[in-house]
Amino acid sequence: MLPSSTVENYLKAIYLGTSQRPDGDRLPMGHLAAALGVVPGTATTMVKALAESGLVDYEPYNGVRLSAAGLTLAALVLRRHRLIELFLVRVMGLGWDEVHDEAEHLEHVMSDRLIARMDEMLGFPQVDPHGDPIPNAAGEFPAHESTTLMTCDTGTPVTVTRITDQEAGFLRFVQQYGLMPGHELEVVARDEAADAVSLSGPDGQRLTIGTRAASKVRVSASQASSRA
Amino acid sequence: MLPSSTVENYLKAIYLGTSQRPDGDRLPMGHLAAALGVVPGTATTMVKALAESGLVDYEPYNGVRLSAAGLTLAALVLRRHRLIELFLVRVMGLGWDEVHDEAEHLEHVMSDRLIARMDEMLGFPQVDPHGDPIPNAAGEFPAHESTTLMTCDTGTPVTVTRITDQEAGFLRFVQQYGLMPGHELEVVARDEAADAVSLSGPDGQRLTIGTRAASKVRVSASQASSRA
DNA sequence: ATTTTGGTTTTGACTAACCAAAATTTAATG
DNA sequence: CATTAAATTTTGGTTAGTCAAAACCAAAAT
Ligand SMILES: [Mn+2]
Ligand SMILES: [Mn+2]
Ligand SMILES: [Mn+2]
Ligand SMILES: [Mn+2]
Repeated sequence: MLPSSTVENYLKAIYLGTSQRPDGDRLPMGHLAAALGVVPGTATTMVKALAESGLVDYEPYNGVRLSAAGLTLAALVLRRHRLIELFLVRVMGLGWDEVHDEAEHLEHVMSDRLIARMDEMLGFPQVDPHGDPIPNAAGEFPAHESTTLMTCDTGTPVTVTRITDQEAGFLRFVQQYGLMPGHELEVVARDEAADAVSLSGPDGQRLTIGTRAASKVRVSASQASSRA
Repeated sequence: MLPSSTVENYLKAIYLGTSQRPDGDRLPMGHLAAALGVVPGTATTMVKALAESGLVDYEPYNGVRLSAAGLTLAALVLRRHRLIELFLVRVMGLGWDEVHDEAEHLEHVMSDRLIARMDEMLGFPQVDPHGDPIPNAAGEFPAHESTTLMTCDTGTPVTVTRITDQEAGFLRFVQQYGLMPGHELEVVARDEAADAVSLSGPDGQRLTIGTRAASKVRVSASQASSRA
């Protein structure tokens, strides 16, 4: 039988949780529970059930990670989520800061037909409004490598590829200062002590943000396109 | 707290069930249960809970009908359902025979914002693809009076306003023979014994259908528009 | 090597929604 | 009026998902 929305939410949270920690590392129950807004005991019980059905690899007191089957399912949920977000922005004209919550619900009820139609209408896009990659219909993730404003080279132009925090307030901040995907900028300096990163936009505009925020902005080396 | 999708489905089924039976009459539990695909005992238990929260008026062994509060909620679900159907047909290009099932799920998870946006994109429509009237955002039904092919005058032109059966096979039949909302036709004769109704389209084409089918096609007197 | 501590697992209990089958009521039939 | 039939309600039991709080484990700190 097909997975409930609860199961889908768990798998997605496990994927997102494990992806932002040292490779191969399992996600602790506490983190998973917090991400899902349930108490730890609930997460433990649920994860044991998921392990029983072969969707996750669970080691008591150590954490959980997705099995191959679980990863495919998570990818398909993420695919739906991200296509929906893009559809809401591009076709329905919603703001990129308000589509995440809508997609959180819609992702569980859209039929394959509908998702395929949206994909088609959008021209088979590779990324969603936040730059998050869209898995294909087979549940495979596209290759994607990039660094953050914390780790990229300083003094060389980079292009924003992705914002890894869906919180509306942060997204509005990003939009206001022109740090959205596609925009070009440069890291001028990083100040360990001040916990800050200084940036300059293509128009020479200066901006200093905290390291917490900086690590949520992913970038890649700009193509030597315009300035030959 | 906001109603679960189960509650929304019950209210909608009670509305639709009572609407197609003698006025003021309550809907028997058996009918409700059948419409929802549950056993009668389940419907009884649920309806008692709904009565407890003031959404329905329930009389044991006699049936159930909506309270004013329940009617408003049902109308809002119907509004979402019908706007979604129209959106799927007009914006996403799905067939009118495949949108009902999609809407059945989507109606429970679309936010007011999204519904309002769809309403706007569609130009604040009055009816859905099947001619079913769309309640307003306050949960009020628009006035609508019409008869069916079983009860309308014979020998005078009528316009199809509504198809009151969402079943895909029937909708395709209707489409194939040009009986969709907006089309003009005329009842030539009704044959009690043969259980049949003869129609002629505007192009003079003849067609005979059963009374069961005929009563699912609602019509109203054609405006004396074209042929002055 | 103990003790503390923070995270994890268990236990017991709850709610929403459902079914199967027994008990009951109403309505129809003889 | 008594009997049967049909529909409805009750009763007892299930599953998914959750929380509160007690019990437990493992790693760190004394
Ligand atoms: Mn979700
Ligand atoms: Mn996104
Ligand atoms: Mn529904
Ligand atoms: Mn409809």
